[in-house]
Amino acid sequence: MKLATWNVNSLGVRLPRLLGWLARAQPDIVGLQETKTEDAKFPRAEIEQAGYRAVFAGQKTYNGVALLVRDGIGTPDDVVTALPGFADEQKRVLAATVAGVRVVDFYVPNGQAVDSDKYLYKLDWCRAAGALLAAEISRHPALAVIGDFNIAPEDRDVHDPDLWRGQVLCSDPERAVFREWISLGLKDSFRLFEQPPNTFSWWDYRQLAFPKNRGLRIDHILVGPALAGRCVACRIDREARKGEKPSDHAPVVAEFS
DNA sequence: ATGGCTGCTTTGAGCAGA
Repeated sequence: MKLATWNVNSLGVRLPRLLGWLARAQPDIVGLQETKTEDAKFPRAEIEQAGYRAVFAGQKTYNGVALLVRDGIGTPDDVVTALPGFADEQKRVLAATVAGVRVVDFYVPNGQAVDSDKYLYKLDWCRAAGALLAAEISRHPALAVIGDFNIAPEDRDVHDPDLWRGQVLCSDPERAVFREWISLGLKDSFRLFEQPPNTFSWWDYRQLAFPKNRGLRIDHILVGPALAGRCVACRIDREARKGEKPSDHAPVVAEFS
């Protein structure tokens, strides 16, 4: 089974690229973030034509998440589209059970800057998200938490750690959140394997950040105990960041036996 | 390669992303 996450930065703009990538990479389950598409305008027909069933929770302009499930894999069940007890207009959560795997797809708030209201919102959101994860893992050992976490967990996930130190995406409270989620019994699937140094999942559109590989690793696939033992690979598909009209994020793909 | 981001919005300057 292949499980993937990709912040597409607008499904409207990225749909052709997404369809091409699905055909090439053949993932079984894909979590998308930043679809920026309200549900009534979700391109369900195109996705189904490509051989995937979709569930989604979107809104106009910002945010929006979706789960794509390849035909024959299973039916998304027990769908959740919000954090319990956390009133929020922003569509950032989509959980579903597929083929015995509980998949939680997050678009964690960006936080903008550590002295901003958006950063406080990010930390509040993460507290509520952590409570959801604690409940989910107690019910589902085969839990996968995937998405754009907007957190670079360690200095080795940052092209220039000194430049980014204490900044949003790298600040100590954000990294503490990541460790708390790990401490629930999750593994960072990317770190289960030897990886090339300076492997990132996001590069700024500006200042030639991608060709210079000035990126961050902020997109993740965390796996519970029942999946960690079956995980045989995790990689970031850098190729998908190349060419015309790329997303600023690359997909992350984990494989399971 | 002497450049300098992209996508969205009550279409156009401003916001947001990270």
